[in-house]
Amino acid sequence: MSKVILQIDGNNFYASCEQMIDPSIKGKGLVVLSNNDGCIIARNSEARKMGIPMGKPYFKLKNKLTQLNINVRSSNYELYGDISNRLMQLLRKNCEELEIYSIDEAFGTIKRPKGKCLYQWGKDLRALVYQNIGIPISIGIGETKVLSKISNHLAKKIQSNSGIFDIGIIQNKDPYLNQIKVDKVWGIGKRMSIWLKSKEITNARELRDMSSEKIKGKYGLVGLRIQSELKGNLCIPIKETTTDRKEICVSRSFSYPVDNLEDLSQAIIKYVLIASTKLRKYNQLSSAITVFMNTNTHSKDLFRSEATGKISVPTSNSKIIIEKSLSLAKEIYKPYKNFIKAGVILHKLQSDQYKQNLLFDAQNIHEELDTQRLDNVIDNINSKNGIDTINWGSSIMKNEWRPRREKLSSIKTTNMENIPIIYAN
DNA sequence: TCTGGGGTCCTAGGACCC
DNA sequence: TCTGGGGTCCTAGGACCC
Repeated sequence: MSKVILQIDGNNFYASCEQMIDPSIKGKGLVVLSNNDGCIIARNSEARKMGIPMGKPYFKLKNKLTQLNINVRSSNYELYGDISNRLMQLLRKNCEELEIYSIDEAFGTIKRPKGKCLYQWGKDLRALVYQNIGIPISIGIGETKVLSKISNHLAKKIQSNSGIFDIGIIQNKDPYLNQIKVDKVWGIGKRMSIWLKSKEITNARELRDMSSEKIKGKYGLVGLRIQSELKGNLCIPIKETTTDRKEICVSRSFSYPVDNLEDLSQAIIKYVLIASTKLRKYNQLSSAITVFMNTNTHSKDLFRSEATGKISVPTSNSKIIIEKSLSLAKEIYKPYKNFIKAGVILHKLQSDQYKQNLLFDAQNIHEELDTQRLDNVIDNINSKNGIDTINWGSSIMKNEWRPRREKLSSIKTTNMENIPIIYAN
């Protein structure tokens, strides 16, 4: 028995979630838009076949989508998050270890009985997920994360694989690695692939076989690790714990440019509240915050401004973080600029189990206990009744520039009001 | 008119220490 | 006049990921 790495992801995840709650759109073209209805970030296979590209601005394709009768949805992260949780729970039951890598993707491990292909095992898991969650998945199996990613790619690419591929059982991987373009290898991005191509390395096999010295000289450990994983040596371990995140970032584009500090401050407060709620959910504290704002990034006179401030005692308290962030916002704000985006980042996160207070600061501790209670009450009410049931008065966003979500589906899995009604005769 | 958002890891370089 | 060198910690920025 040897350990193998699995890489499992939901096919066209956001589009599949939308189709699952609204079966009437099945078989027809569908795209899902990013926040603010900006870009196309997911599409089903029908839309792909009709030539709709990923990542392109919605406004440029709006007419084409109408002509082709393709359904459009604003992104509904509450829905996708809920489906994701169900998926991960089911996967956890069926793997030995599980690392949740993103909303629609996980790495897992299982043991391989000596010499046995795991295709059938994958097929059974895929059927189980479809039956219980209603979402199609793909499964790649290999010796390392990089190889299991390639395996998943092949699972999707070769129709007859039906969404499952086990490259780990194959002795001579060359014919498969030859098919994988170098920029499709996990960890090789735009910059690295340009350099690799200049060295005449165009596919995964050539990357595996190139001089290690060369790649180390240019990209150090990072490059070396990718190459070693391609050779079958496990270098990037499975990380099961996911709660100890290192930073939390919340940012949004506005639907209209904002040029005054008052509106910007309201947005910042809103973002801090989202971020600090997350912080408390993960039982973490932060001791540094960055506030940033920028004008249109596609314009020649882009203006971007940011500042970071420290918080003397690590905290998860909304009020303290709001106060700090507002003073930072005031510092970096410039009049006569049309800001289209702002955000906050909480850094230096630590577990709240090891909290240290300043010495001789009893007054402060009492005040903080009070505000902590307030945070907890707000969190509880909002988690039961939906985000924004109760919130800080100053965070109410003016409707004019609140991000657009014009094509939002309902949240049929998490909100009682949206539960579908079925009439029986 | 309209172009997303949230993360991680690594490295180089500065500050500081002995 | 001479002006080391190694270690650690922190930060900003690059590159990449979904």
